[in-house]
Amino acid sequence: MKEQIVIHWFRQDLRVSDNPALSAAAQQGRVLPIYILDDESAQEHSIGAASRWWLYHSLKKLNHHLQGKLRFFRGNAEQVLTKLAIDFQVRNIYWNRCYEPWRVVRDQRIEERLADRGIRIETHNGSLLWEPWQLLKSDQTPYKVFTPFYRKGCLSAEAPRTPLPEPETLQLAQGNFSEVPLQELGLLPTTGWEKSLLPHWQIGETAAYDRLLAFLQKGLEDYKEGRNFPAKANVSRMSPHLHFGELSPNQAWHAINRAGDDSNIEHFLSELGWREFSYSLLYHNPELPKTNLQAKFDSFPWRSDPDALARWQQGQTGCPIVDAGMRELWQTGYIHNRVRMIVGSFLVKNLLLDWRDGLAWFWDCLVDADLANNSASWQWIAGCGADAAPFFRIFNPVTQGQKFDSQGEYTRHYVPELSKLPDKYLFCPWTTPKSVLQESGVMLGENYPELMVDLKLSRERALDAFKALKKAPG
DNA sequence: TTTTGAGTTGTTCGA
DNA sequence: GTCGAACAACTCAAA
Repeated sequence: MKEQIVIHWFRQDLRVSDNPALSAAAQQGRVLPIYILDDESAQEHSIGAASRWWLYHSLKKLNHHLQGKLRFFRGNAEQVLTKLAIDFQVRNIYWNRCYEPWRVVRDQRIEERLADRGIRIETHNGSLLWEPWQLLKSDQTPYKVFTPFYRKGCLSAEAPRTPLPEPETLQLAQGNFSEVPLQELGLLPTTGWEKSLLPHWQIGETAAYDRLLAFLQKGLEDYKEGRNFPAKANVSRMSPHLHFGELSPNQAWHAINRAGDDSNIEHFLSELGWREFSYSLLYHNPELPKTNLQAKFDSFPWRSDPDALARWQQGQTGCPIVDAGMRELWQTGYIHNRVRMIVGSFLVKNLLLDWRDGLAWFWDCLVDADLANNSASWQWIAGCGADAAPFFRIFNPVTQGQKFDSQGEYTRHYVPELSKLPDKYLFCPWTTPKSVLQESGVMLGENYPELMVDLKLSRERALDAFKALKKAPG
């Protein structure tokens, strides 16, 4: 019986420990570990450029961990699996469940088609602490507000599964499976842009666990406060690891939980709760990446202004903290959480551009681009989402900079042309006296842009647009 | 069915 | 400089 080949299909679970489907497969027979790059099924949600770069390195590490026996395929997953199953008389296929709507549809279909051929599919939960269909209100409908979702839904449900060890005996299948080499999946960009990402990240399962340990030692102690300051090292930076499943949320949850019971720990656990909430929203609202959760926003008068969008994307808005964030994104594939809110608020409220434009740019540039988190968060900042920020809550990027980057370390790092400006003026060069600008070597409109939109007026414009919305029928 | 209390992350203004 | 209130009502969750 041990001689039979079973397939473990790696997807968003690029790790060997705490991998429930892989552990189950290992008990069943010789495991053929595969990865399929299925852009055909993903269509408009196919993986963005920065994430592809991450994926390449993550797969490389995983393959190494599996003694080079991970097999790569490209194309329609149903066809790949069907062919493999026939060619090698595979009777059992294992995978950990995914929750993006296009994957749910695809996987369901694969399951049915393969069942018709007598092939057994076994799926496990390797990506979420709780299944989205289990966390329902007493009337059996999904939550729309975070706090009750987390308190009544998550915390009063069964505790998350404790992490599994690596499978004790993992026999890997050998043979010619007509796969393509990793290099030929076309994951790496050809422009050299990715070179700036490299120094900021350690990729793969081992690195992910190291990151968790480093956060436990250095970040957690002052997490609740420190997480707001982009120059501090209090955020976990685990998001890309969690997205690709190099680390499971269970491993994070239990490691953090073991660290004690203070408010920093509670706060971090609730952030994992937000991840669950985003997945629940996406699972129960498959249109979340495209459609306003609050239908009244469907008539919102977003502006169309490609030049303004380009300036935001390039970090050339003339608003220092915004430009710092957008350049951090471009250079590192990541933005600190608070700065994500600042740049998001600026795009949606000050520039009055569609949140979907922001979402698309983030999707391409973030190494942690995640359909659930990205969609839910953009809808939140735009005010059209679940439990969203009230419309009058518009971030003032000057105040935010002064408050959360008061020494200017973060902003000066990413906007070096302003590095000599005194703290007092760093976040508002447009109000800086000419003499100070001159001493600091700043020439507005020449080596740093003029502010592209008046903050006060654009704030009022946004408030008016939101007010008008309420009066609109429907 | 009705009622009640509550709701991630802010800003501005005036005392 | 600091502090509290106003901002605007609405939807959600649960009793």
